[in-house]
Amino acid sequence: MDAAFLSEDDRRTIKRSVLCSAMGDGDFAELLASASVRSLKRSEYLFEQGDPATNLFLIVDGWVQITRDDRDGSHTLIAAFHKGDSLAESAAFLGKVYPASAQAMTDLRVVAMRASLILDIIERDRDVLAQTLASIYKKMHVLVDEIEWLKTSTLRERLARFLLEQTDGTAEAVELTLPYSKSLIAAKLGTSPQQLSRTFTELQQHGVRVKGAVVQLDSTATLRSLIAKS
Amino acid sequence: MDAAFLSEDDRRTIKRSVLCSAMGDGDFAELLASASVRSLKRSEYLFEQGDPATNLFLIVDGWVQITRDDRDGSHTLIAAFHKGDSLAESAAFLGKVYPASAQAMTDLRVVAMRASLILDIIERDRDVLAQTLASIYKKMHVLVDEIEWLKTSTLRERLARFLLEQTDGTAEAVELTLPYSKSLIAAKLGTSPQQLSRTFTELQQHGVRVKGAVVQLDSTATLRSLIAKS
DNA sequence: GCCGTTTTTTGATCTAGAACAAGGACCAGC
DNA sequence: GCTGGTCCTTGTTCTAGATCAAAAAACGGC
Repeated sequence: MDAAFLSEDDRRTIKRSVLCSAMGDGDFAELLASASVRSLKRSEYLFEQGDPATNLFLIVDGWVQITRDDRDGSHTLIAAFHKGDSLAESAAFLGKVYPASAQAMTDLRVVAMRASLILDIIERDRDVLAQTLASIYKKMHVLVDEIEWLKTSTLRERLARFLLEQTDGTAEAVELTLPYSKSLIAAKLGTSPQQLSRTFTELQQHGVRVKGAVVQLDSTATLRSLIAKS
Repeated sequence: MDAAFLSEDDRRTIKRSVLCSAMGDGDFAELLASASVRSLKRSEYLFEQGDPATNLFLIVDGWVQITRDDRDGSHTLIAAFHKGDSLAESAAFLGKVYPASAQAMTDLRVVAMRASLILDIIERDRDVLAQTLASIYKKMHVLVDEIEWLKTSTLRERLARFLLEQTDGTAEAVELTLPYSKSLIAAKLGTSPQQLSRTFTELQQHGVRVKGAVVQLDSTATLRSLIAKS
């Protein structure tokens, strides 16, 4: 887990996050100055259940899985996060311990920010406070809409959407590497590995070629049209 | 829409809400002192799309539906809220206009709180700020879990849960009146009226008797056992 | 390269719920 | 009381996806 630097693009990702979007440029620079960038190899732990929580994290690139380690030694997958998501907010704001572990599922870059500094910045400017609260609530509504969509969408649609999320949305034909095993993707999409496999086969008709963990999308536009509804 | 007073129980409901749970007793008393209680009859509007948003609302009793009024005159149901939920947070914190309308689906009591006063209270005490942020994030995780549960549960489970939500969770046998039309309940549960009707029939085996909008639950424990999973 | 383990794919069957259709109940106005 | 509208229920058919089972790839260690 070594230090690294931030590209201009990374900064934009961070600035767009819920907690930073309300800050002015000065505040944001101050926050970044004291933040540290961490690079992790796949399967390293970012933090473990029970560690004291002083930092919260923002993912710049890669995937993180959150698991709860039960007393009986089994690990339960709680959630998976990627680029632009933040982690461990409530534990960090309260200064408690992390209630679950976070492990890199891919090579990973995150920014670690001191929760106390974020609180300082928010506290000293009423506009920042108002906008931060507003943007968290907005995020909440977006999340609800999103998951609501999951309820009514078919597996084909969900998979198409998942694949599109892995691209940066510009190119028409893309080759990408799946961020983690197909069984996990199945879990994330709320289905079984079998069903996922069938659905990949089905998507071949729409220009999706799969070879191991490498997926070729011939036409992102076609995929997008599979989703467009609501 | 006339003024009314708050019972001890109402106060508890409010205090447990996300935005108030972090406050000290003094702050909470101050907030309540300036808050107004509004009673609405079924189908009255609490606010309408486009009204300037200075207040946010906390439901003390009853149901509210949020609808977006499209330019073509149609109303789209966005969400439905009940006891303990708060409404219109982001619009109020930003001092914008309400982006949708809120209408009472039942006789309704809400508390209207000035967003600016809430900001004052949060701003002047760092602990309140930290705990408020933490509790909003916690709420977000709960919400996500809940909706995630919806994805994997059957309609029978969802309906059982919905019925239990209408009770106060104490008595074993209850008679309740459905808060709104069955078609709307169907929509809220993510299904069609037909399917809902069948499922009600199916639940007769588990001590649920339906007569119009009146439902008798013979055994809440039985219903609870239908849900218990995960 | 070979072997055991894990992951993925394919096959076949079964079920919840969607979709289409039509009958019945309730209500308001006349 | 009759009549037209709305809401609810019942009947039937059809499909996405779950589930059980097993073959086939991929992977890590030696």
